[in-house]
Formats: sequence, structure tokens, C-alpha cells
Amino acid sequence: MYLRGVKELSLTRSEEDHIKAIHTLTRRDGRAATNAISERLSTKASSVTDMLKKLAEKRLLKHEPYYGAKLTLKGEAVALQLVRRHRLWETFLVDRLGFGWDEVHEVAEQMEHVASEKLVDKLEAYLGHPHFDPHGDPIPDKHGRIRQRKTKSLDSCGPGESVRIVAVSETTDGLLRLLDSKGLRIGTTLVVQEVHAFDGSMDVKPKSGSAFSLSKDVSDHLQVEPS
Amino acid sequence: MYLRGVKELSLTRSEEDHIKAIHTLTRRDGRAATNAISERLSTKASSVTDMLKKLAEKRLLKHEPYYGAKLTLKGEAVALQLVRRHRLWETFLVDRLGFGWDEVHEVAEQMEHVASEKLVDKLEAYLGHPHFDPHGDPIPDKHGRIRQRKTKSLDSCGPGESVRIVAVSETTDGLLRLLDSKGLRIGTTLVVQEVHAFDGSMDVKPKSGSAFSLSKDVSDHLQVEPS
DNA sequence: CACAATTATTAGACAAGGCTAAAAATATGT
DNA sequence: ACATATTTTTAGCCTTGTCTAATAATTGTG
Repeated sequence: MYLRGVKELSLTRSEEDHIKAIHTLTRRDGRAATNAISERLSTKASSVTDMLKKLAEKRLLKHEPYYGAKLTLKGEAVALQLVRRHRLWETFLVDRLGFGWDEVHEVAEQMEHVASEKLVDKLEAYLGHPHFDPHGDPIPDKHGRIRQRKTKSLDSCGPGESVRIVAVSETTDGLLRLLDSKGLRIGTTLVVQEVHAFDGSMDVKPKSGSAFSLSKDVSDHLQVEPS
Repeated sequence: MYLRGVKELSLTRSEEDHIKAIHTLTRRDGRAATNAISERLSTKASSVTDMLKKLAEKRLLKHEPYYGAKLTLKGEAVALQLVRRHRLWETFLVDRLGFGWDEVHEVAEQMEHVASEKLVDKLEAYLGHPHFDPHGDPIPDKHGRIRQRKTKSLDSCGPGESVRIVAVSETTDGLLRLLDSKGLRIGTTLVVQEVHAFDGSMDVKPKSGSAFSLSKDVSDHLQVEPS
């Protein structure tokens, strides 16, 4: 995946927001439906249709009417650039400025639109070329390459397994605050105690501290690796 | 000067740009003429007239047709907030990321529009509550207060005077690069050798290094204090 | 002081990006 | 399979911020 040939491109904030939404939805659902995009951006579906037409003309995506949008290589490169900027700024906000990991999203959302390749590269170097952001998500490098981790959902673990939390998917503020209140964060190690079949909830015990219960909604979104 | 009562206010980028331009021009020329504003923003005078009308309705400035614009207290507070953000980001870019002081303006111009009071306050603390930016310009504090320095223009100095450069006014990229190439920067100490009456140029000698000549255009924009 | 030059405003157009309401295409349930 | 529900698109309108061209006010000059 190359980020080259994207420099001369100058996109509006709205165009960038659409591209990033499509990228995220495609990663999550396998496709990006018009309604899903509009919901993510708090706009109406008709506005999204217009924008899809426009971005298709700019060769940033393919738009199959009534099916959805698929980013071209060029569009994917733009999206990765945005993800890169977003996650680097989140890292800066948490590691350097002392923000909580649950309060950085909105600010990073603004900072990711500051367009300066030099800025992003220098920021990355200043932060020590991190490969993962404070939520555990991978930070694409200058060329769009992503370091993969072989993780699974906590949900899929059985009793006795000892795992370390490495990422939180679907990072809504509500979920992040809930985790914070239970003392769960990136790096926390847990042992699964018991899984309750009827509602999918599970009892877990942190290395230090006493056991408690997590609903399936929560364990679903915790990405873990063996520990 | 209070920055309170400005929080609930949400301005577009263009509105903010106009307010800042008016603030800067008023500081420099004593007034902000329509043409001067449009030149600064690379737009046309008619566009500025429209915007002045709009901002006057929002009580951010007084617009006397055919005279110009004058910021209200509320408008001044917004402007100071923007100046604060701009200079803090410039300081970050130079001191932390290692940018040259002549390449930060454009990027800071984008970053100053990121709206988060918490971000700005934390950034200020991270930088050690600086009172002056890399160009020597004062950074307004949270409440809009500016630390003044009793400086004069190098232009106004006579032979034998020993002075330290503390600021550069009218910071165009061209001027900044010229200074850089002569080894002149904030903190440099000089002794005035001779002033030539016919063109206002002056010979100066840095503490370390040999003497050279500066045109009036340059010495005009160097702010110095006795050393 | 009168008239030219400059500066500012008004009037009307346009592109971007959003909206609502209605129509068209696709998906679903019995 | 056919009627209904859902999703997407189209059509037309609105606001913001810009422009050009024409007009009006102010300033400068012989």
C-alpha cells in the first residue's frame, strides 16, 4: 500500500471525513452502506450519495449505486494517512499532554485534518515511532504499512485463560469510561474465571485485584493476546 | 481583558480568520481597512464587507461603513485566544519538533483553529508556560494578558549601542530566511557600528562574527532591547 | 473647489455541502 | 411470488462564503 501520489491532492474536511468513514466501515462490516456512512457522520443519506458521486469522479472510490462504496488504492491511501495522523495525535495527547484515553477522540478528530507531511513525520519521530496508539490500535507508518497483532476477542476465551488487553474496538466514550472505572486499560492482565452460557457474561480476575463480571457487550470489544 | 463568555461561541474558520486579521492590522496600523483585510486573507474587498456585516451582527465588532472595523471586547477576546493558540503551537513546533522558525507559520495557521480550551491549557503547561514565542512575540495567557517588553526598533539605535534581538515584526518567510542566512535570531547580541544617513542602512557587528550591513527595511523590523 | 483616483458597498451569480420530500430500486415475509 | 418494508437515489431548495461588475462614498490634486 503506497501513500505516494497523494501529496498533490487537496481534499476538503468533508471529503476526508467521508473517506475515513468508508474505510472504517469497510474494515468492520466488509462494506460501507450509504445509511451507515450518513449515520457515522450525522448527516442524511442523500448528502452521502452526493458526496459518493463526487469522490467517484475524483477516482477515490468506486460507487455502485444501491450497493455501496469501495475505496480505490488512491482512496485507501488517503484513509490510511488520516488514520495515521489521528492515532499519532492521540498518542501525543495521552503520552505527552496527560489526557485520559477516553477524552482524546474528539480533539484528534480535528487535528487529523491539519495537512503537513513534514509535521506528521516529525511528530512520529518525536513520539519515538510508536506502532500502536493508546487504545492499542496500530499506527500506519509513512508508507501506510500496519503492524498486525494476532489478537482475539476476550469473548472467545474460556475459563483458565490468562490474557493481556491490547486493544479496545468500537471506542465509544461510554465504553472507555466504564473500563476506566473497573481499572481495565491497555496492558492489564486478566484470568478468565467462568463463562455464563445464558447471557454470555463472564467473570474475570485482574492480576492485582478481585474478580468481577463483564457483560458480553463489553468482552466482545476487548482485544486480547495470550499472556 | 477577559476571555470569558467566549466559550459558548462557535465560529467558522473564515470568521476566525477575519477577526484575527482585524486584530493584527489594528495593532499595526491603528485601523483595519476593508482592502487591507482582503489583501491579508487573499480574498476580495466585497467578500470582506459581507463578513464584517455578519460579525457586526454577532457583536464581535463595530462596522462603520467606509471607515473600517473595530473589534468589541468580545471580538478582542476571540482574537487573543487565536493569537495564544497560534504562538503556543509555533513554540511547540520549533522547541519540540525541531522546525526552523521560518517554516512554522503556515502549519500553526491551521492548528490555531483546533478548538479545545483544555488542549491549549495543557499544551501551555507542557511547554513550561512560555511568555514569548520563537519569533519573540508575546503569548497571551489564559485570560488574554500579555507580558509587555520595552523594546525599540533596531532602526532607532545609534552607533556604539549594544542590543539583543528579542522579536521580529512583520514575519514574512522571506525576511525570516534572510535573517537566518546572516546568523541573526532571537537572542543574538549586536553592536551598531555606523548608520548611513542617505539610505538608512546600518552596519552591525554580532558578538561573535564580523560586521555586515543591514538595509533599513530589515533593521526596521528587528525589535531589540539594551544589552 | 471641482474632478479624478481610490476605496468601499451593493447587487447578482455561483459552487460546496447540507436538507426535505418523493421516486426508484432492492430486500423481506408469508 | 407478490405485496410491503427498507434502502438509496433524485429533484429541488437553502445557507455559507466566495466572486465580478456596477455604484456610491471618500480622498487627493491641480
